[in-house]
Amino acid sequence: MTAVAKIVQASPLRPPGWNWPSAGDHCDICGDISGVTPSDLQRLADLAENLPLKAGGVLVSEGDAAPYIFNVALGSLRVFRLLPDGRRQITGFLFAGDFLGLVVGQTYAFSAVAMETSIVRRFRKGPFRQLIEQSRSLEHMLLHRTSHELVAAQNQMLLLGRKMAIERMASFLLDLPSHDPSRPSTGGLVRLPMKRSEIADYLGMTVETVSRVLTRLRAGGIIAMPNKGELIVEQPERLRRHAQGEG
Amino acid sequence: MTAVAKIVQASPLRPPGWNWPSAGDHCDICGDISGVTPSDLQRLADLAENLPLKAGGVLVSEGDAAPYIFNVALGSLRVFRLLPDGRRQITGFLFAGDFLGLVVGQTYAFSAVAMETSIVRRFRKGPFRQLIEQSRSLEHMLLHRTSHELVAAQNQMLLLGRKMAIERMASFLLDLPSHDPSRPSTGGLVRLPMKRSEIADYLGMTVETVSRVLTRLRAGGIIAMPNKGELIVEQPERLRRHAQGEG
DNA sequence: CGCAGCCTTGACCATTATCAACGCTGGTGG
DNA sequence: CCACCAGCGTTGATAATGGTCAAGGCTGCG
Repeated sequence: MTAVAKIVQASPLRPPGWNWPSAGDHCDICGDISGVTPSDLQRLADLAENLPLKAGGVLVSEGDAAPYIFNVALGSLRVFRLLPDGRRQITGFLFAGDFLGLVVGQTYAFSAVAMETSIVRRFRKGPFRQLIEQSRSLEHMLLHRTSHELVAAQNQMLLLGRKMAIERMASFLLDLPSHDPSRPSTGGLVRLPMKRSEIADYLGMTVETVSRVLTRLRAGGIIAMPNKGELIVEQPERLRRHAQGEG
Repeated sequence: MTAVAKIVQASPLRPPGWNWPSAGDHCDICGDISGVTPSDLQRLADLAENLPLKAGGVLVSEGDAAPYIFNVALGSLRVFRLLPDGRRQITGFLFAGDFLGLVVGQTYAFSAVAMETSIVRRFRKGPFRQLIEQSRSLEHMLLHRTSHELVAAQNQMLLLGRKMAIERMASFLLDLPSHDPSRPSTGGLVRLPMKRSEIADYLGMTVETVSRVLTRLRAGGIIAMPNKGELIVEQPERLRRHAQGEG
């Protein structure tokens, strides 16, 4: 067991089922060698510094100098950009295993804030870079992950540019579990660690519209909302049709 | 001079000023070694197969098997996704130097069509992958480019999710030249190889709105439209303010 | 010269934003 | 331990941005 895994196991909040990057799915470009080796994992772990964050805790702010690369160990964060007048677009939610700050540039082009109690591993770019130099598999993994993120981004552009409110919400509810490794997502249960305003700013809508759409979906028996922070997809097929604009 | 460069020089349509990936700007992650070596360039060139495309020529269709990776040598393409009912979101425009199809997956998640006479280099993934295995600098370059694309994607999410029509157009007109290497973009001149419907589908609007917004900008003396396919930014500062929602 | 595709403009309309009010809940302090 | 308050979520009424439908002009090509 690597030191990295130990860190996680030590956490009282999040026992099992954690997806470290080594979880290398098959990758077309990389072939099958994309799995990060245990020794790389070890070296990566040795480089890390752990940052605990409370809900609302700021990891980075747009415009900050960018000497770090981050990897979420536990919890969830929102990543967003702002317009001068305060309009906010959340460009993504980060869950355990996700990287942040890989992109080039002297300053971060975004802000990142914890949505719940979280732990983030921090790497100085210098040593991280050196490690990349030495490790073929690590760089593969990064390219792999960045590629996936790009596909997700294109998906989100389709959503923001062309989908109606209800279609956006449906797409969101279907996607969310696949990004959040903290629950096995059984029986259509979706964990919603974010508030309405965060969903709104992610989907390019207002809180009111988010609320109305959820009400409509609930009224239609497509979803149920047993309690705050959770939601159950009762009719996945109808939700899927909505997401594709066929509802 | 590499074989790749020769290919380009042979083209009557596009003599100089061409940005092959070796144009390695400084990269925070990669450090300074991100430049692709001449020998890598050579090997990449040897792998390439050239595809000429007419305006409207289809390079890939959403759902196609994805055995290739592409690199634009000349011209411009639109990359888009469709909803079942035909709604289209253009996720990006490609110009000389841009890569396509790097992302993982057995099938392409998008379509790509030439907007004007173009030449695209095609690589089989297998050999391309092998080359990546061997070349540190090449993989750096790919990670570098993908990272940049990701930043652009986040920018576009802000645009699609939170900007008004006029702000979208302003942002678009300011960005476009920086992606299109085919002209030095002197004196505010912007080349517009795409039609109104393509701009609309890129910005998440309708042709009518695109037209109206351009008319408004022209009426305000911010831009001029001397002839089809070209546009002049007369007041870059005001355009910039519009793009940031401060207009 | 004529037609097809593209662009522009106008009138009207719909989706969603805005403004407003109210209920719920969890945390804090009396 | 209870009461209050702030923040969050929901719902309703109204408004506005941008979409839809329609018509006409321009241009380039056969």
